[in-house]
Amino acid sequence: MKLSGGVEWALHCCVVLTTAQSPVPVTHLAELHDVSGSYLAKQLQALSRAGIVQSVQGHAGGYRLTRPAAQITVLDVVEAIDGPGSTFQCTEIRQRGPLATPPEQCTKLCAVHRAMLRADHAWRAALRATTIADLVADVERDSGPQALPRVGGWLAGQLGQA
Amino acid sequence: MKLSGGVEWALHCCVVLTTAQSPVPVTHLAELHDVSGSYLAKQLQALSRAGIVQSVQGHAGGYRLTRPAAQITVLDVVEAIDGPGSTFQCTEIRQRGPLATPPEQCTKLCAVHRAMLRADHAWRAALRATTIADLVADVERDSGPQALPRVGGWLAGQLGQA
DNA sequence: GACTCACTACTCGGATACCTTCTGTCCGAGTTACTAAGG
DNA sequence: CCTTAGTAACTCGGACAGAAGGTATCCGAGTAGTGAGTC
Repeated sequence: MKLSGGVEWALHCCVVLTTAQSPVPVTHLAELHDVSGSYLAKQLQALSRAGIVQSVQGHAGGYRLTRPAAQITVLDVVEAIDGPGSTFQCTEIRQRGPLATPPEQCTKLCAVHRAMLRADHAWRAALRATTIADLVADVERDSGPQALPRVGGWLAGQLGQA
Repeated sequence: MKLSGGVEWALHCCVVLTTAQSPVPVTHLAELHDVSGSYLAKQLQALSRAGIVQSVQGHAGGYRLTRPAAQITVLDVVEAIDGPGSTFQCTEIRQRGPLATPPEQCTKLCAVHRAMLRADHAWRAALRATTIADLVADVERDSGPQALPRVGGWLAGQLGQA
């Protein structure tokens, strides 16, 4: 039950992308966060497939958010990176073995499955309750209102140098 | 973000163990559920280390619950099998790269970490809210009050044959 | 008949391979901006 | 001076190895019951 490390990278990238006015290439995001650019590209591609970011190809290309940060939930990002599948998959143990429950009696999900599903829903609800805009606001509260514009400026400067 | 399949087995075993009056060996639990005995043994050992079940060695040995089913939460079982670690581990990205936040400013957890932790706590709270006794009650409601005693009788019969 | 001892069968426990998934990397396809030549 | 074709650099995208954790298995250590032998 370990979440992919790419989720952390993707979330930070989404926060950073809110400060950019023009597309940001993966190389800059990787340098800013000091992580592997090749692997970060994989995560951005997943975000692109999920429709969270939009890729712009060619010179001066990169990634930009497709919609306002307030309309992107943390759950969107997690499911984009980690896949939409549930944390628990029931193998229908109750239908196996010498005392198997006959399939016609299995109209409802089994009790274990229901309990795990409740927890899964609680987890997803908590992730859905936070948006990228909330994270941006939190960062501003933590590091001061000038922190994120400073990042935006750095990204713009990198574009100028390139 | 996939939960180990052993969690499902362990939960079903805990439910079944509530019906047994004497220790149940792994081989019988495995045959009842039609799963690999060798691998199920690994899960039971984890439950034993966590203090959820108690092992009885030697002839007529096996596993039994150490406390009433109402005092064993689903979270206990999940953490016993899957480990107590959080689903998300923060690598402190904010302290890396050219615009790194200096460590002395990192008195609080970073915003991303806090959001993921909230979801983790919601998940755990949901798992903690359900006990093995609840699962037993659910199974009785689903499959009728005679289903679990029937399992207990089967286990006793297996002991007699052995 | 009761006790003792050795044996046997059965149990758990940890150490050992295999495989799927995650992590990390590379190179090719496609697009855009720039440059320079020509009208 | 404007247009236009060509070039070059930069970007994403998917295909390719390596590592880690989960899955499955096996064999050894230990214990309780059983039976025979002896007093």
